Amino acid sequence: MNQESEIFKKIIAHSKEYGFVFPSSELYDGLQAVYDYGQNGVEVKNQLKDLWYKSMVQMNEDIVGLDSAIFMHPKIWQASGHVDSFNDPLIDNKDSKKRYRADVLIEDKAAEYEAEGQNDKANALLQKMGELLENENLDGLRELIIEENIKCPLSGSSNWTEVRQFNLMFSTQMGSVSDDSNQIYLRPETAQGIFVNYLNVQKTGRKKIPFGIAQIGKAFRNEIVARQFIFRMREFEQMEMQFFVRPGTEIEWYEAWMEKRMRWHNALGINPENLRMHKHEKLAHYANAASDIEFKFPFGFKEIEGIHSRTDFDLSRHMEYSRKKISYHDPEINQSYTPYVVETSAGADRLFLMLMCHSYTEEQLEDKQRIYLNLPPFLAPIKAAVFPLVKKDGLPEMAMKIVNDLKMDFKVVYEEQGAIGKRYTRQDLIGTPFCITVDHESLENDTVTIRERNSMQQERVKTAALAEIIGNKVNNKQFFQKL
RNA sequence: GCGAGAGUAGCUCAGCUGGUAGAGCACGACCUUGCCAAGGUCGGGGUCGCGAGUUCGAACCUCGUCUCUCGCUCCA
Repeated sequence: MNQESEIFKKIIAHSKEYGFVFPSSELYDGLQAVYDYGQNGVEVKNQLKDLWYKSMVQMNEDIVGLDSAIFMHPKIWQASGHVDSFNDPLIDNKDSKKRYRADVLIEDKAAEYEAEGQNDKANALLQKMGELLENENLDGLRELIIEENIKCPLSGSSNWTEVRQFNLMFSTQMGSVSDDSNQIYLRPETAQGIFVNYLNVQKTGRKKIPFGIAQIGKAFRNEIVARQFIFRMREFEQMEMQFFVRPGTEIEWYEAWMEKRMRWHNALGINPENLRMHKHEKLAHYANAASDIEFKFPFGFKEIEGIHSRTDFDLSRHMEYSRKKISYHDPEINQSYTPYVVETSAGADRLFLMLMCHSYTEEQLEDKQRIYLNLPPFLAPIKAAVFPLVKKDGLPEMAMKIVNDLKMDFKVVYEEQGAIGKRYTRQDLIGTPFCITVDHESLENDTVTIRERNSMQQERVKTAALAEIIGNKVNNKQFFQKL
C-alpha cells in the first residue's frame, strides 16, 4: 500500500512536471478538485475522446453523435431524480468524527421502532421527518434527532453538530436581472441531454430501434470531498452513449455492451489483470442491471466506466414531466412502446488517469534507472521528434526539412538542444514513440536512424519511408481492428 | 465539514538555540564533443503559501487563513 501510494505520487508529480496536468488556478494557490490539462495532457485527452467517439459513431452504423448544452431546463433535474437524490442533509458526530445522513439516522430509528412492533411510533416519526425535509427545516431535523435520543452507533454519544444541507449540483442564475432570473443547474451528467433529444434525433435521423446516441461533454458535481488527483473532480468530462432498445431485449444488449466496452479497454493495451467487471448488487432507482468496469489504480480497483440497463425510467419520467408523448412505433412488431435504454458511461478524465498509471514505467538498466511513458502510440502527445546529431554541417537544415514534411501528417517536434542522449530521454518522459536522428551519413545517402521508444532499438531507414513507418504505428486503424 | 500532517528556486531538499536565503538537478547563452540524462565558463530565477502578532531583528516563535496529502463521510 505504501509503495503503491509512492508510485501514485510519482505519477502525479510526473503529470505536472511534464505538462500533462496542472492544478487549476495554481497561481492563486489552486482551486480544490479542479484541474487543467497542459500542453501534453490536452493532446492525449483530445485523441482519447476522438478515439472513443469514432469507436462509437464511426464504427457503429446505428449510433449517431450529439452535443447538447450544459444548461438545461430546471425541470429536467426533477424528472431525472437529481434534485431529490443529490440533496443530502448531513450531520457529524463530534466524538467519533463520523458523518451521517440525518434522514438515514432517523429512518434507522424508525426501523428500530418497527422491529419492536411500535408501528405507529415509526410512522409518526417518518411523517414528521418528511415534513421537516419538505420545509428544509434543518434545525428541526437536529432537534428531532436529539429528541429521539439517537446516538452515534460508533461513539454512542449524541454530541451532534448542526445539520447541513449538501447540494451536489452547482447552480447559477439565468437572466441578467436578478429579480426575475431563474435558478438553473450545471448538468451533473450528460445523459439527460441525450434523453431530452431522443425524439429529435429519432425523427430527423429516421432512426429505427435499436439505435444509440453518443455524446462527450463536461459535467459538474459539487463533491463533498474530492480526492485522488483527477479521479474525482468537481468539473469533469463524460463520454456517454445511450442505446435505445425494445423492452425485453435490454439484458441482451446490456451484456453485449459489457463485452464490447471491455474489448475497447483491452484494445488500448491495458494489462487485462488490471481490468475487471464489477456487478452492482444494489441497483440505483432507475436500473434493472448495472456493472462497472474497474481499473486497478495504485489506490485500488476503481470505476472507470459504468454500463447500466436504465429501463424506460428516464424517457417515462420525461414523458410525465414534459407532458409530451415519447413512445416509439415499432414497425417490425407493429406495436408502440417507450424504449428501454442501455447506457455506457465512461469518465474521460478517469480513462486519462488510467493511461498515465498504465504508461508510467520505471525500468532498471545496467547502470541506471530509465523512466518512460508507455503510452499507446496513437494517443501519444507527440508522434516523433527529429534531432540533428550535431548542430552544424547542414544537419539541422536536413532535420528541419524532415519535420516540415512530417508535420502534414503528425505532431512532430524538432530539438537540437543538449546532448543526444538527453534529447532521447526528454521524449521518453512524455511518451514520444519515435525519435529520428540525422547524422553525417544522412547527408550522403538520404537515410536517418529511427529509434523506438520502448525497445530503444535504432534502425537506419530511407527518409522517404518515415511517414509510412510512423503512420502504421500511430493511426487508429489497428485499434479499430481489435474491437 | 471534522481530525492528523505538510507548504523554502521548475524539481528534490538544506537552512543550528530567531541575526533579513543555499546546494544538486533542471533552465538559458557560448566553447568543446557527438547515439542514450557529457565537460567547462557565464547567466536567469525565491517578498521562504498568504496575512497579522511577538521581537531591535522572523523562513524559524504565536494566531489566523489558503492550498495540498491521509483518515472519516459521500459517491448514478
